Amino acid sequence: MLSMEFQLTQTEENYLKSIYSLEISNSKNVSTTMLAKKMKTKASSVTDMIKKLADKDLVDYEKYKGVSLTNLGKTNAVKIVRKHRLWEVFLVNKLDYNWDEVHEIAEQLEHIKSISLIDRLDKYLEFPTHDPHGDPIPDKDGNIEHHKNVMLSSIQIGDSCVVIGVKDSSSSFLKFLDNSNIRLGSAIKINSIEDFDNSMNIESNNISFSISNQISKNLFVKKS
Amino acid sequence: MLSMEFQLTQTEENYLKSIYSLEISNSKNVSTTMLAKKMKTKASSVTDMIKKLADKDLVDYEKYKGVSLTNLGKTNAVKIVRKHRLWEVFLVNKLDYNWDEVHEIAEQLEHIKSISLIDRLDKYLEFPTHDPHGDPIPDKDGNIEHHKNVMLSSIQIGDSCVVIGVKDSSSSFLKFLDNSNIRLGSAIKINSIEDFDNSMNIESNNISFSISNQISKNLFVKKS
DNA sequence: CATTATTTTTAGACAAGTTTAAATTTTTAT
DNA sequence: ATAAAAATTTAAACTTGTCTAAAAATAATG
Ligand SMILES: [Mn+2]
Ligand SMILES: [Mn+2]
Ligand SMILES: [Mn+2]
Ligand SMILES: [Mn+2]
Repeated sequence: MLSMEFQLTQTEENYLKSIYSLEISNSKNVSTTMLAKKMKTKASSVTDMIKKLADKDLVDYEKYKGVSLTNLGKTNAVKIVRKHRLWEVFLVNKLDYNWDEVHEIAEQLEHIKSISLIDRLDKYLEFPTHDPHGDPIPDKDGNIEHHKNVMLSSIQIGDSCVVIGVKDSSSSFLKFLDNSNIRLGSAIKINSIEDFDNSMNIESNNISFSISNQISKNLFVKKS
Repeated sequence: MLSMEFQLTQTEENYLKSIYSLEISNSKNVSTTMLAKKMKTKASSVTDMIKKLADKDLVDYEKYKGVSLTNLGKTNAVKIVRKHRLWEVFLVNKLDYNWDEVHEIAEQLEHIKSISLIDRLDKYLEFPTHDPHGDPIPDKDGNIEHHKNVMLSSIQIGDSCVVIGVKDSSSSFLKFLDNSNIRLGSAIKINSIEDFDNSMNIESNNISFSISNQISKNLFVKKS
């Protein structure tokens, strides 16, 4: 109703997106320090920005108690997530980028302002439901699938599953997966789990090999 | 050889692009006032920015004498022009935008920083030579075709020509052309020219009609 | 509970880009 | 050539987002 069509700066958008993702993984209020680490800035800068976001009714903020997104803030955060993920799909599907190369560029593209652009891109890409890392893409109205986030590390010995996403999207992790021939859709069977370090011996593409707990905790899977 | 890989801000890039286009249409040094009008800012702001660009060796500047791009400045300006025009091609050819809708969006997209992105886009678009408004697209190495810019207003009675570009890219002008069924590639024959106001009676698509001198001065053509 | 340790906020400062108002310089006109 | 007009630059101030250093509040430890 009172959709004041106010413009967000790139920085404000990045803060909202960070708060959004921290809220999802932490459930409780987002602390100044957590945000500072995520935004690679100082706690004092975060405090200043939080006040500004609170003034614009994008976050609820009480001194020393951290922040949480308001409905307005969440709506905006989801819009940016949608843009980010659709641009990633474009870069991988159309421009032949590898999935480990697109994050930085999408980080910039997500801030392009246009009422029509992202929906046209969505159509052009034939309405993809997930980005190259398996993350769900919010629809035009901001609806987003919340997958249960089953980690490979929680799968039992003898069970099989399919890789549906990565938690860590760092280039080094994705390149490791490339080298191990693990990609979205890959079937994995758990042969054994080492008591000492929780490393797993798995079978994928008819090849057996070991992966550390670090690895298995960053792969999202679906039992099959 | 001393390619100092220094980052330009969006604002600096926009200034360079404006200076570049003003240099082309004016030949002599670009004045503070001209730049201020083009950048929709104040002369005092321009003076400040000019000093910064001069410090970075992007422009030659002498107080009260205006600016001109250095080789370094021109190289950078052409890079931004290349990005702008390739993104415009993408928006029109792939996302089905009309040629009057793309300028604002390309104005933002031209600032995306990536070493590989624009060359991949170029390839994806199959190396277009001109943007949707008929402007030449600089190649990877910064080479750019300099068309002679023959205006329709300079064509003689009885002669025929083909529209190859527009000088004014404003939405209102482009929409007028759409309504008159004039587009890039349209053949035009000059039937007569009115002495009083230099309006032209032309024939296009087997239809005869009049256009003002304002219109004919903003259409680039090639004699046929 | 009292005392550290940690987190968070405040205060003051800085860089980028902008504005208005005043001072200079250049150009134009008489 | 002198005076008026126009263009340009300088000065001072404002905004956004950042930082460091110091103060205040909260959390952790004995
Ligand atoms: Mn971003
Ligand atoms: Mn992603
Ligand atoms: Mn621009
Ligand atoms: Mn164009």
